[in-house]
Amino acid sequence: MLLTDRQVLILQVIVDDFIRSAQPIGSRSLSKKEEINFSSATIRNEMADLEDMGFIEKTHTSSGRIPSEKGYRFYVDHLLLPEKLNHTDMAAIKSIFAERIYELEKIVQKSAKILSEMTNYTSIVLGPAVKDNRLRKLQIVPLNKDTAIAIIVTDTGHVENRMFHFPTSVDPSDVEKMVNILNERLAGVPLTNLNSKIYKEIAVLLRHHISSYDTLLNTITDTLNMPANEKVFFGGKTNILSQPEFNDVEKIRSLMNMIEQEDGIYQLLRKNQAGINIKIGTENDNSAMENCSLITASYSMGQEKLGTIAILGPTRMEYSRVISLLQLISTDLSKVLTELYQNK
Amino acid sequence: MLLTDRQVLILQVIVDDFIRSAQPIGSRSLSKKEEINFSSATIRNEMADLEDMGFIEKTHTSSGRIPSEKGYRFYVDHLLLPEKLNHTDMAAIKSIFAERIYELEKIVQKSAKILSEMTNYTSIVLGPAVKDNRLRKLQIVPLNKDTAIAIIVTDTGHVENRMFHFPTSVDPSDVEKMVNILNERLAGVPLTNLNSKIYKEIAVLLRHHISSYDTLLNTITDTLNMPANEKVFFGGKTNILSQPEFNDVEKIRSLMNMIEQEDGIYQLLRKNQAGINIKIGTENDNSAMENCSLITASYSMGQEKLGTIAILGPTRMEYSRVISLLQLISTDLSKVLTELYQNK
DNA sequence: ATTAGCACTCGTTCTTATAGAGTGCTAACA
DNA sequence: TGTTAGCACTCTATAAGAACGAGTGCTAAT
Repeated sequence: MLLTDRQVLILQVIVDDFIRSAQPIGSRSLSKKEEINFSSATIRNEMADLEDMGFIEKTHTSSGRIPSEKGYRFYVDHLLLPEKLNHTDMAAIKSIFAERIYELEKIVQKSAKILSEMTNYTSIVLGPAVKDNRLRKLQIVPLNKDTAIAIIVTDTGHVENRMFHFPTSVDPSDVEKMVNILNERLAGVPLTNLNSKIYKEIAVLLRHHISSYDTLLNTITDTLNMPANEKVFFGGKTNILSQPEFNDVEKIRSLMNMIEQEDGIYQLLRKNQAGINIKIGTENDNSAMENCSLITASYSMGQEKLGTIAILGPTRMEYSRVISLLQLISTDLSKVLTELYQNK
Repeated sequence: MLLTDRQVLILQVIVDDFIRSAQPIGSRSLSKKEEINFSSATIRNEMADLEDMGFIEKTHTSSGRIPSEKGYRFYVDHLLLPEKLNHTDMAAIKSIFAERIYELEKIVQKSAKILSEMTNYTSIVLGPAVKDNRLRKLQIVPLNKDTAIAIIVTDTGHVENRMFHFPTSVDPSDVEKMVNILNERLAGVPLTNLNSKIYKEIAVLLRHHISSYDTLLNTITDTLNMPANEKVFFGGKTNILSQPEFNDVEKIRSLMNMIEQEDGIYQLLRKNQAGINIKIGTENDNSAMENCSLITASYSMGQEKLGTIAILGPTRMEYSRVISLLQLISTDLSKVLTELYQNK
């Protein structure tokens, strides 16, 4: 059941060629390739075997072969040689970090944009998970007598804000006192732990100092309870539409629909491990992704995994190139983020 | 050159029918309509005249007629009776404002979502122009020894933030002093005027109080110089793809491309007057919009125009319904926003 | 084990035929 | 003079058939 060297060679050439041309490959055109020194008849026999084993398939009875998902999987697992990136590519990636950008989100967004331009596929980036950030500062800015804005600044410079109403009975100076106490006690605490920490350790303290602390505290903890899912950024959303496999209106509709529905994308991306992940076609468990592959890479700050950067392309995508790009970009990104936020 | 009553009637029935069916309408099927009491031959004569005048056209020599842009224009200008919205629609719109949402942007986003769901077209909302807001509070939160975040809160509760670096030579207490002075002097000033006001009136004052005020001031004014274009929100981006006129991959591509490129959309929307605007097909001056109409309505806070809410659909869209919806939603939106932010 | 040869299959493209929807024009009618 | 019935004509959509070519699977020879 193992593939012979010759079968592997044929499979490799088929996948490589199909990735380039998007056309089924026949035995005759295969036999003309440089790498291949045996006749088309031999190739036909080998192809029949490869097809029996499920690595390639026909589009109709007398057509040439195209790789199956299993074929791509084998290709990705065993035949992939990391592509040497050329100077233009390297330069493009370096350019992401050339400008001095300080906001984490902006860097991440720019990465997505450049990546999509370089590959002509669609790039997706899962922004840093805010909930793991630590509180730097909480501020309350009153807007009018019963409305105020709570602003949270995290250690990575992320700013979240939410408007809230409070009972007019609350004394403004109480609010100020409360914010001061909270800031003293909560600086450096991860956002996810804020509320539990408030109730466990600080509620008692507050009760001593503040008269109507009950309603106020409830309002504020409600407010702090932010959804704070990772944000999803896209680059080149429509790029994938120019791939020849998407010349069918129905396919475009279902894919675009999925892309627009951020939740689906989020589910698709979040379950990936650290490092490079490759999901081919139905491996994505999503009917709209049947003809698509998703390659993801994680980026991190120091030891901590921050987010995911991904390329969405047709199953017939340039795996080698995309993987090299993602690898480079994710390590660079991690390096820059670590320098920028970690050691200061 | 004026249309006779009968020609108007025929034009109206053609447009109404085509909006429903998306099929060319022939003289015979027209003659069967209730409203129409003359023979198909008569109708053919009238249609020939309407075509000569440019109100309707044929898709090929022996096809039925469809409205031309001029036909739609006449329909919109003279034949449109405002549609009575039914209870379901009214309820859906009211539901936008049912929940207590406080953030302006959220309300606006929810409007876009509901609107697209009700119409099955794509909705676009131009968010409130931040640059016209007035400064409520400026805050600087230091992140580490040479990085800080400037946070601006406006009177409508909008929060803008930007990270910046400053020379390590700057004294932290100077920063604080400066922020205090700026807050005292700049509260209530429209964001667009911040910088000029700083240089005209406050620079002198600052020089007296702060040692290295030069670099610091430059950094801060740079930071305040935010782009602050109106934000663009979408609802149902892919809805329009399910319209039968978009069964062509090339059309989908060009339209999706335009939608993704926020700048184009922004240009399309911003030039509209207050009130309801209707742009049909090529009136939009955009090749991707050839088969689309754009209906916009402005919303405001008190007397001040804040933003635009729009529906993008095929030229064959339900003008009457969409206009009624937009009118209702924009007045409701204006009312709520005015109540929420103006008189407090 | 490999390969040349050949019959066969199927998609693509082009042509031809047919049905149907709709038009424009003419002539008759009220 | 405005309206209508009738008819020839046009064009699309659809189906069916023919020719072509790319490719296969199988057999027999090397």
